[in-house]
This record gives sequence, structure tokens and C-alpha cells, in this order.
Amino acid sequence: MGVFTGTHTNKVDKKGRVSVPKTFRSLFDSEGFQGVYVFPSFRQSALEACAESFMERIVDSLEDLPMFSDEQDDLSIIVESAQRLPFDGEGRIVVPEDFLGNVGIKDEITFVGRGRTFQMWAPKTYTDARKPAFERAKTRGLTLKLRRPSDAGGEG
Amino acid sequence: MGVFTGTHTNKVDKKGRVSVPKTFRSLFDSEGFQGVYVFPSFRQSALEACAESFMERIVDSLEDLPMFSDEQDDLSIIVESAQRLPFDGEGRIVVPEDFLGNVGIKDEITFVGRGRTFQMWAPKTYTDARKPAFERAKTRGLTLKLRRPSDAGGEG
DNA sequence: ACGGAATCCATTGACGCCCATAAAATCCCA
DNA sequence: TGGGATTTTATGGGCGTCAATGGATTCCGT
Repeated sequence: MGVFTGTHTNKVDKKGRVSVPKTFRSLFDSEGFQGVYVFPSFRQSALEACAESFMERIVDSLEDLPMFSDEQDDLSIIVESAQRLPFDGEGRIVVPEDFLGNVGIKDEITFVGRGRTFQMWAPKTYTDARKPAFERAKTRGLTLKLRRPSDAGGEG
Repeated sequence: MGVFTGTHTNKVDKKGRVSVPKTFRSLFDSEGFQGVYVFPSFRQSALEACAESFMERIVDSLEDLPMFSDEQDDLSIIVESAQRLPFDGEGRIVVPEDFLGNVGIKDEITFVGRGRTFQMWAPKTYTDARKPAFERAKTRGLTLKLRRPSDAGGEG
């Protein structure tokens, strides 16, 4: 399905609609559901978004945990809070008011590509959060062990 | 069949009817029985609900436990207490009085998507329970090991 | 006939769908 | 290679449809 990359800032109109960047949207061509699943991040002041196939992957992964277990209950928060937002004819979505309020989004949204998912931030919140994160990566000398290319796309 | 996600709060009218959110209801299109199976949760102050196909999955899973074992006896409560509630022409169900009373539901119900199942809560009970759960996820740094995408979680 | 339940109908407010415009990236040809 | 033409994307607004809700009417068993 390709990957979400880069950052793009778009406007939120009076009706709460915002265009999903075309570069993101075109990755949904191969999806059954034309739209996104959105839920609040519990790590950052941002909203997480993904396609239906990825959300089903989360659900399947949750089912690998025992039904009625504490762990499953806690992690179910993701699914419980995830809203299904279809694209309109112009590729826009309407993000629920309370979601926007929680992360300080008002009239502009910054879309941040994250591979199989993407995030939505208040522009200023994002730029403020990104600088120190970049510095940390630099000073800590972060490294990444790459998976062998033959492994058909997936997580570890 | 797709997944139940998000939370939606609807009203209970004088006759005890409540609309099942359209986003949930449409997942039943591929089901034989147009309605839900509801049973009290024994972990939370909430009602559990699922489609007929999932109830059959529960029954099958119970059969994987030793027949006449305590475990099977205890978990059979689910099947014993499960009520079959058909949709009316407008997609509403009538939840039995005692079910509602047990979980403190009065004139409003919050539907909570949980993937292959969903729950029904009293709105205030749910928000009260969810806040600490979200905090726990944040502070404890919960992580989820994703299943590899190739694993068929097939659509129908 | 009566109470309860299921089906049908009516209202309204939100949301999906459509078109119209503006901005921007791309193309094309001199 | 540059500038104008064309396609594509982003944005804004109007209108019709449908989901949610409330009530009425019919159907059923007792």
C-alpha cells in the first residue's frame, strides 16, 4: 500500500472539514474503505490515523491476547476511541470536535507521515515538539537495525 | 466483517428502545441474524454485545475447554445470560430492564466499539472508567506487538 | 378486551453529495 | 529554458438525504 511520509499543513473550514493531502489519500486506492480511522495518541499531543486494514491488524493483534484479560482491556482503548471518518467527494474528513480540542487544533492541521500510519497535530505544537526530538536523535546517536530486504513488508 | 470502533451515545426512549449506531449496524449486513447478542460483562459495569457469528465463536471456544470442568461451567454464564435482540425497522433494539439496571443505564447509552464486539455503558460510568485507563496506558507505556500483516484477517 | 410488543409513519437536524472557485503544480511548445 | 496553458488539488458553500428520535397504529397471545 505504500507509506505515509512528510508533513503537510491544511486548513479546517467552518464545518470542521479538512482535506487529507493527496499524497496520503492516494495510498487508500487499494483499500476497501475510503477513509481513515482516527484516535488520540497516548504518547503525544496528537491524533493517530490509519487505514481500515491497519485497524483490523490492531484488532487481530488484540485478539492474540486473552479475552477478558487486563492487558486486552487496557489496550482496547485504541479501538474504543478510534473514529471511522470517511472521505467526502473531495477527499476531506470531519474530525470530531473533542478530538481537535484535546490536541489544540483550531483552524489548521499538520499531517505527519509515519509509515503505515500518520498523525495530525496543531502546527505550532508539532514544530515545538519536533525540535527537541531531532536534537535527542542527534545527540543520542540513534541507530536502526534494518530488516533484510527479502522479508515481505511487515512489522517485527 | 469489519470492526466496531469508537464511542457513540444515543438515547433510550420511554419504551426502552435505543438506536444502534449506523456504523455498527452496517457491519451486520453480512450476518444471517439482523440483531445482536447481549450479555452482562463480568469484568466491568457494562453490557457486552456481538453478532451471531461471534457468539458461535464463543460457543466453539467453550467447547475447547474440558467438558464438565469448572472453567467451562463458569464461562458458560456468557451463553446462559446472552439475550438475542433483533433490530426493529429503524435499527433499534430493546435491552431488558434488568440488564440496564445492573449497569446503571437510564435514559442514555454509550456504545463502545471493541473490534469484533462492542459494549454498552451508562455514559458517566464509561467516562469515569476510561480516564484512568487512558492515564494508565500513558504512564505505563503500554505497547502492542502487532501481528504480521500477511496473516489473513480476511474480509468478506 | 387488554397489555405488551412489533410494525409503520412523521419530524428534524446533522451529514453526505454536488458544484463552483481559488491556488498550485505540471505540461507543452516555442 | 521560460512563460503561458492545462490539469490537479485545496477550499468554500448550498442543498438533499438519511440517521436518530418520538409517537401512533396494528398485531398477538392470554
